Amino acid sequence: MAYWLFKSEPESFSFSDLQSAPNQTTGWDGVRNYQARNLLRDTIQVGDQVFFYHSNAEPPAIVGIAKVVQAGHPEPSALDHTHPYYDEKSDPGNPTWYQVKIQAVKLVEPHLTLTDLRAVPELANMVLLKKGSRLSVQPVTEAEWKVITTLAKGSKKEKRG
DNA sequence: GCCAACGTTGGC
DNA sequence: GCCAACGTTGGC
Repeated sequence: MAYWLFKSEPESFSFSDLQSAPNQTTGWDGVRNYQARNLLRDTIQVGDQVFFYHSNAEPPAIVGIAKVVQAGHPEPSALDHTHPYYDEKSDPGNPTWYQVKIQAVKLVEPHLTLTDLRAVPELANMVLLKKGSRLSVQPVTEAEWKVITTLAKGSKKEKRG
């Protein structure tokens, strides 16, 4: 099992949008970057876990956890000429764009902001925190996953006490 | 709204 | 195949 971080602008699709979707599940469509596409198509597997990150948000933060419920398959939106994500250059017989399906697992409350994450020495090499990193589907190491989920539990405890 | 960093495009 | 120009991302 592997770990990932998916970025989304909350104005376009937020974690609460995922939670209110049928089965709390959605096809992760609209990815138009080849490096991210390759991960969606070739690498990400059912059962993998995903941090749901809000970019261009105030503040930018990890806001939830999701899991992969269907591995890579051709993205329907790219082949639907009525859809905003339609790509006329993609050949339906050999589609360019792929998606996976994810399902919400739980809210991360309070959110783990970018500032919170930068403050953690163990996360110094995280892809998200690298300067100029724009990849919208990115790998998370097991060590990073553990540190971050522990942070999430810790801050919950603090709030209670 | 600004702008640095990045990915893609297209002329040559 | 190089690289300048352009468009996009995304933090601030």
